[in-house]
Amino acid sequence: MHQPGHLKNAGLKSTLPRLKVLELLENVEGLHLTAEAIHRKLLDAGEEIGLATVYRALTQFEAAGLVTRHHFEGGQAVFELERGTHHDHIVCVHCGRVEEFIDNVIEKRQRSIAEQHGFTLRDHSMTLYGECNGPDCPGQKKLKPAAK
Amino acid sequence: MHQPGHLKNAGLKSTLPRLKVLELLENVEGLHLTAEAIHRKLLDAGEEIGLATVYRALTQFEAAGLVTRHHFEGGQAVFELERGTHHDHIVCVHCGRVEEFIDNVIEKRQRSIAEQHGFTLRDHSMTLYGECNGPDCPGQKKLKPAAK
DNA sequence: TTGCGAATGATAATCGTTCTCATTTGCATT
DNA sequence: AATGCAAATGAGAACGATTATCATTCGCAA
Repeated sequence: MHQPGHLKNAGLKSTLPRLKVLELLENVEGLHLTAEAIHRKLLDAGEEIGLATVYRALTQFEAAGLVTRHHFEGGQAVFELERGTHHDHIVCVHCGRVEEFIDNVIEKRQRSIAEQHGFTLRDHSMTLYGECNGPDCPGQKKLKPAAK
Repeated sequence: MHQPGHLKNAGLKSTLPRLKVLELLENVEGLHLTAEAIHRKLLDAGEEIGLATVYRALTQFEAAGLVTRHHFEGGQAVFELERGTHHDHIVCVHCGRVEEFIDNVIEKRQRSIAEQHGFTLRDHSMTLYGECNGPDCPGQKKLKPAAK
């Protein structure tokens, strides 16, 4: 899907570090990683790459539309490979797990809201925070039946 | 509206710095200020207060539900007095102006989306980014005859 | 008024991220 | 394949926002 050529198509020189970062992002499809997590994973995989380079690559990929950067609560930005389809996120406040969704009703309302306020909508971010109730989620330690 | 007693009600000692911060937030109702902006405004008003104290006060107010903290794009968090009514934001990408809105259709959809994903919704953030097209907005430079 | 624990202010520390700069690399051209 | 050079890299310094440290001051109940 993402061939090396994608970098050149995006106007970026095809360098080794950039390829590594892009490759990693492809192999964790669906996950949202921080720059540091990406860096660590690459180091653990035996690659030689500097953190600054990871940040630079991610920033360039973002500018080129190859990846998307999200600022969830908690300071660190997370990155994900852009797959062409816009979506929003729901994040577990306990385990940090992220799921994606799109809702056309909401998308449509957002446009009309912007219009009502005289704004030309350029972008938006919507993130839901909740408890995922998953069996592996630390929030489930106390198996107390959630306040139904 | 917000009497000094509110601090005690919130379980906070009623100290001079905290009162100043709260008072300032009341007097700029509708605005979204950064901690530094609050600090500067208080200094300019002749008050004696440390930046660290402003941060501490805001964090405590947030925990007490008196103020809300938002992380718009751009690094710095902004704070606004909590007025009991939930709302989302639309931010001008040029001038930073913030308007608020609520949309019950969206709110409702969010709850049902969380449910569909097995999440117990705890919170959400939605921010629209656009161009406000206002006469004073630097994004309108095309209307102004070329800058000198 | 006094006493004590909580709050403050100055500043150091931290965290995530960006910048600096000497060195290396990609790649177009010989 | 060798060369040249701008662009990219890595290490670490620098940076901006925020939090922690700690000696001093303050709020407030007795």
